Amino acid sequence: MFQARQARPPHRMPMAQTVPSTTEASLPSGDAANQAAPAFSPLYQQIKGLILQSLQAGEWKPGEAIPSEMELAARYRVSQGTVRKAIDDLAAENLVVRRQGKGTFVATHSEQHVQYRFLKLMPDSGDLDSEGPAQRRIVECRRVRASADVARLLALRSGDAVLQVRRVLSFGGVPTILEDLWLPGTTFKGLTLEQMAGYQGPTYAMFEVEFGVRMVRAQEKIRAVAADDAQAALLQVAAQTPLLSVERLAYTYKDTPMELRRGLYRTDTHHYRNELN
Amino acid sequence: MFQARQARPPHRMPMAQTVPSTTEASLPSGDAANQAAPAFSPLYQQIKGLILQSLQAGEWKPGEAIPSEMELAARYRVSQGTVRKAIDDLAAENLVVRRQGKGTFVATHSEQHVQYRFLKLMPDSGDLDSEGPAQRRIVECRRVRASADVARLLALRSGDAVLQVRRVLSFGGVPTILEDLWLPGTTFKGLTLEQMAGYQGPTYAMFEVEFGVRMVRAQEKIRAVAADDAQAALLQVAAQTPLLSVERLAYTYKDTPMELRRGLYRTDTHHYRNELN
DNA sequence: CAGTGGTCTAGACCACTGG
DNA sequence: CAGTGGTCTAGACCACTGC
Repeated sequence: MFQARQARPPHRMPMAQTVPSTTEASLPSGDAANQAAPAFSPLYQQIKGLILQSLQAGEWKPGEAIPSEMELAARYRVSQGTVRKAIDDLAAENLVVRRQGKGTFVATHSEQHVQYRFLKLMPDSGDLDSEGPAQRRIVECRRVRASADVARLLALRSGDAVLQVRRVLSFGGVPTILEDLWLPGTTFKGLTLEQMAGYQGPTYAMFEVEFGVRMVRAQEKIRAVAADDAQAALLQVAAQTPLLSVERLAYTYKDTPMELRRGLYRTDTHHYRNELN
Repeated sequence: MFQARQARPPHRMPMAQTVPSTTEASLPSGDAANQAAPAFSPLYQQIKGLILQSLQAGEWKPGEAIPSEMELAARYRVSQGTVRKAIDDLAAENLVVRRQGKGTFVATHSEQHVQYRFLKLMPDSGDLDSEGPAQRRIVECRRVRASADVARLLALRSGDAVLQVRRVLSFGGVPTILEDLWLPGTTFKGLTLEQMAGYQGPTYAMFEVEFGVRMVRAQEKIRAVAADDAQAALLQVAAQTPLLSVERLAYTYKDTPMELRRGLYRTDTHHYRNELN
């Protein structure tokens, strides 16, 4: 049992979170002059940060259950309600999934009822499921040196090793997406074309299993572009066909960028769907 | 969504308090005759529904404060915590805004720190604020009969009166968005070109003030298209330039569609930004 | 049946806002 | 200063899951 916090006095706690050694804390003595440091956060946010650390450290694997609320409350010496609020936050960010009667589970890109969590392309009629799984054709997979642009976005240095993958995704036999992926070479060392092609299920699920990399959020920049000859050939459309250019930067924990992706989407039979709230 | 489990003794409602000030509490007598809605849902969701009704009925106007949590708890005869959870939900859906020390306010498209809540187009460098407000040029504003497509999306009948507005939005003097709007003729009766052009601030804010219509959420379908001659002229680009086609259906309360909008975005200096979680 | 997350309550105190 | 939302606790009970 690892202890990350000391016994909790009934008054506000500063931001310091480690310091496990001492077990007894000051009793509800008069709160001293603690106004000097304005940096403190609610207890439940500190707990959230601690759980986040464990997630990031891989203490619980994707798909596994994390300890129950009661256990976590005991570990952190807080009430169940405080742990609950921390987990509520994590669940709202899709980092964990709550299942009543069963437990709270580390989110995963596998076995998710929505198979492609980050793919917003939908057929104009029906949904993605109606088309069955996408067919993948890996056009190439090679080790290159990061260009200035790629390096900047992936927080690398120009010239660092990067894995570049080009592939075509087809739905119902129709090539629909042409994608280029750039992955940090050190983290994805050993990634092969066969791995990219052979894995059943979402690519991000493969990343979890093979490389321990969990994509947590992403940001997309979307533009309309005209297909050049090479792109048109791969997507089997006429040159100059308008295509959706989707540049995605995907992040793991701690806002670390881990994948750059540039997709070209055909939008004659599909569309990019977005919900605004 | 309001479906609850069955095959269990209907002993919901631990304290049998279903009612605000106006209605009588009916105990589960078992006959479905006077049960319009089953309503087996947690108390806080029922409270949320009641608050939603008041919002929809206009009991509190956009920008105004709703009663404090204590007041609402008293009104609905529940604890403050239950009201809090209901309001948490509403705040998560951007229907209300909480401000510590001040109160909870009905969300509005005016005076929002993000001026254009639904507009995801961003300049490639900087943000929307750096460009100042958009310049609006209303190309036309006329009363037409709804086509089959428009009628279907707006839940009207073909041939119903619809207001159609075409306009061009420019940023820094550069025409960037060409938009067509379709609005139900009955709700927006009296809408004039001058109103569309003259109002300072977001169009949705004008809808709130002038027509009591509050857009709550929206759904967009995005495609890449080529500009035809007329569109190219209005956007001052070459014909066949790839443009982002953004079809938006905006909803008020109760998932009622209230506006259809089709925008053509230039993406040479701007991009559509989307955050994925 | 025990264990889990989900709901609800009551009360305390904290942080922020404004008169 | 009073009033607001925000945090935290403790305990009770409910609904769901699986053994």
